[in-house]
Amino acid sequence: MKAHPVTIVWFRHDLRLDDNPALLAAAARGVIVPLFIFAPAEESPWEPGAASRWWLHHSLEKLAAALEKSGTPLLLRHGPSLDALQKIAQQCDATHVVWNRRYEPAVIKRDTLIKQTLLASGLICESFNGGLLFEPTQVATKEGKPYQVFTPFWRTLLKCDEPAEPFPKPKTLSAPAALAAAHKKNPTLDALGLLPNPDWAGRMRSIWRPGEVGAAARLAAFVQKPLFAYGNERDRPDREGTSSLSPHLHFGELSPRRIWHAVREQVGGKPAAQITGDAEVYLRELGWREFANHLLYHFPHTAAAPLRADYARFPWVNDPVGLRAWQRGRMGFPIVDAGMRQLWSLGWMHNRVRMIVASFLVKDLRVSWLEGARWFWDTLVDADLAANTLGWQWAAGCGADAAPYFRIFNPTSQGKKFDPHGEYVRQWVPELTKLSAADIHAPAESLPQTLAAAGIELGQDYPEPIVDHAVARQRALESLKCVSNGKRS
DNA sequence: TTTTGAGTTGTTCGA
DNA sequence: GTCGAACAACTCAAA
Repeated sequence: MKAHPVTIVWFRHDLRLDDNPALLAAAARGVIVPLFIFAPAEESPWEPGAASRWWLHHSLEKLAAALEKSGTPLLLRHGPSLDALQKIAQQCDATHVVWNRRYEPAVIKRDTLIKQTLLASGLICESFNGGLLFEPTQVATKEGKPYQVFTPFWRTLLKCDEPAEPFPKPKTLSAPAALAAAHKKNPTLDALGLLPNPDWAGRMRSIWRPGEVGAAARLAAFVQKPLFAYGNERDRPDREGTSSLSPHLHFGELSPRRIWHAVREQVGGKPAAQITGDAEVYLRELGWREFANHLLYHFPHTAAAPLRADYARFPWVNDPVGLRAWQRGRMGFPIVDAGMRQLWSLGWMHNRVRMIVASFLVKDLRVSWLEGARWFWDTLVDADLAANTLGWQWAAGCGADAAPYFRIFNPTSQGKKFDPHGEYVRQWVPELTKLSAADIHAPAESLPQTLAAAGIELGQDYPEPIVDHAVARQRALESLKCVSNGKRS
């Protein structure tokens, strides 16, 4: 090895300085060359969507500023990743390359190849776990197999040692002389073309604060108060009862270990297995994130195909008009339309409403879950392949749980139950503002004079329901019967 | 190997 | 209005 080690820190979905094992290892060894490579084609067919790219732009901006301040400016390059890594290694005379692992099938494949090639060329490569509480292989059944049901997965996870304590930020960072010259060759951030044109991100800017500082602030605010009412409030789309940490987690602006231990500390530092109530409900959500990654890792085909193979027989309907209306929030079911419009506007949708709109697309319209997954992928700032796949397959009933097939959400009763005053609907479907809480979730069932008084002509100001839910429900049950009948024959 | 208990998030119907 | 039962059958995980 050369006398002075120079380590390339390849940033990916770990856009932070705090609790960053790859960065810390590099800094401990000597000088570092921080690098981000934009190579969307390498993640095909799940290249980052429009909302994700918007987030990524701002997150990179923040990371670059933080690194600049530390005297180690961030290098920015276009893919292919291997070419960029080799070139930078040569220019900066690097001896090591480090990164924190990602677990999407296409990325694993790419990283494996890159690692082999770099090793063969004499570079030392090290990868770290910076994105999960445990590696996807660490939690396994007694037979050593992957879990396919959440609850036993979670019990086993809790029996493991606590996830490692988060690492601090490196105290100091220093760069090799060659970094300055390489940095001069950076394209501008704008040149990556991540920002939308025309600019539709106005509402997103108003509520999100991408970057490590924004993530830490959001976590601090969450564990201060909403955490202690999480169990019930998380189901209320009209309130701010969720953590809203998902986009920060996806881009690694915040580590799950940092969240885990912040929650534990907030309830007195007990072992996680002894935590009950609201904090436990929230920790379970981190457990679901782990489970989603566990599943995608062990069943990599599920991003595109159902985990339960018999569902390949489900008679999905090709309905571009219905799909389009769903995407635009014009279904005539207020809670569904509100959710879809919130998504379009903020790049985010409340979790309870995600389940409702997903059930509606998949069960009422019988449009394939993959169409829904693709739309979410493009529009969510927190679009995450593992979570998106799990969520959609769960909604479609073809995923990793044997939930009863007859679980079909009723959009009207869900609306009444979880948005009891209609405030969520009023916020996102302003044409219904004047309807009372009693009428707002089912305008088509309201009396003509009620609608008239609210200034609504159905079909004109607000759509007629696209389906009769009771009929659509029966149709879905029939179609689902095909799946199990087909199996028996 | 076989058996057994259990499985995120629901809806509808009828007493 | 409230409450419990029915809605099927299957797969998973562990004993």
